[in-house]
Amino acid sequence: MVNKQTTSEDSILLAAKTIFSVKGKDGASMQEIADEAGINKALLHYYFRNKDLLFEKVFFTELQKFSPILKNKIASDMGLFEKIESICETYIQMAIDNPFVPVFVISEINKQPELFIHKMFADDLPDFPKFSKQIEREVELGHIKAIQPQHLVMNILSMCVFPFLMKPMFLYGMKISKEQYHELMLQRMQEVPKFIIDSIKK
Amino acid sequence: MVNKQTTSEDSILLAAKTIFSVKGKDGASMQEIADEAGINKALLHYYFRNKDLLFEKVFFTELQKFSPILKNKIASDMGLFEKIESICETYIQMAIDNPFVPVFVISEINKQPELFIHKMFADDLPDFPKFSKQIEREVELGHIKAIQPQHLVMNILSMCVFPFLMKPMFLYGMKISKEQYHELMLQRMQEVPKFIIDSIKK
DNA sequence: GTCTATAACTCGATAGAC
DNA sequence: GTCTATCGAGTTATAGAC
Repeated sequence: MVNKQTTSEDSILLAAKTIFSVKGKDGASMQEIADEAGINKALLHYYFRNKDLLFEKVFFTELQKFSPILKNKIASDMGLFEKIESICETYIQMAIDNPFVPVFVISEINKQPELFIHKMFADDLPDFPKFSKQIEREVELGHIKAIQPQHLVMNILSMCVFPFLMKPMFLYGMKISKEQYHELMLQRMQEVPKFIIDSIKK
Repeated sequence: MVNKQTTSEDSILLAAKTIFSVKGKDGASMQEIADEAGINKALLHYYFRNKDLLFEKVFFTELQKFSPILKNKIASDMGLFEKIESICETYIQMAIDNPFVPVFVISEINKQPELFIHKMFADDLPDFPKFSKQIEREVELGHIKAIQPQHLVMNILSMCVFPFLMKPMFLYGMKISKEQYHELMLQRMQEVPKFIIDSIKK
């Protein structure tokens, strides 16, 4: 039997995700989360013991869904252009579905790098060296223009993720609505790989 | 007479900049900052009255140095390619000189967007519509490939700033030293505009 | 499992001596 | 200007009834 009702535990996790994503771990209070979840503060401790554990539960379970998908894409045997398209699509779709994750990752990674990386990937890092080798090979074969793999990788990730980090700024600076912004992000699933491939192809 | 000695006020500002940049406003404590500055907690309040004012002092004085420079670049009458080169160089140099600023901006902008933007630019926003018009004109004239200005602007900012946000991740993922990383960032002052121009030129 | 009540604690802020 | 000592608000966390 699957229980379709929302349990207290579920509403806590959802509420915590919402509050943490807006205010960050330090900015959020347990009281707020309890209110948002429509339950009592003491229940938070009953289910998750303390704030740190609640935070980790919410955050890393979300992240660990992504990590294997991405790892597979990066290490796959796809051709370079196809792989770039696939990586961009995955990253952008993830960010659309979980707009809070990028901000989370950036702030946490700059506080406790080793701890964060360890918890996110659980010692199972994406195989960037393999991807780098693939890029170098394409350059040597003369299929694409000369570029250092590090720069290409940075460029790919940057254009996929950064617009989500700067969303409030872009909304304000470009004078567009949230709907128009969302539309732009959908476009970027095609636009970003196109922009990259236009740059490196001969 | 110029006083070459480091005053308490100076050491507080430096310490605050360091601590705030790593832990954020909420994560940092006044005690930590006092310790880092080698002075007493009460002195922080003597000089800056409270935590919010200290934070604003450190952060916005730093930011307001940049804002007019950037504004001028974006609204200038330079040709498009030249302007892109100039914007990238400015952004990347800023980030190299103040590696803590990007992380700051991202976390604060996602907490209190309107307040932040207002304090950063003091109602004197960069003229993005003008820059957008310039891009549209170049497309119409057939000088560059068709691209929406919003995407091009996002791409420029992304590739300049994002690598600084992900520094700890890149260091770990690419297995490089801090010196090598710094070298990569210096390269990007040429590499990023080159990458962009390669993509949009016909 | 869920609640109320409260203990224990952290941290920003102030008072007051020097 | 600088310090020690301490207050008081806000928050995490627990005890204990139901």
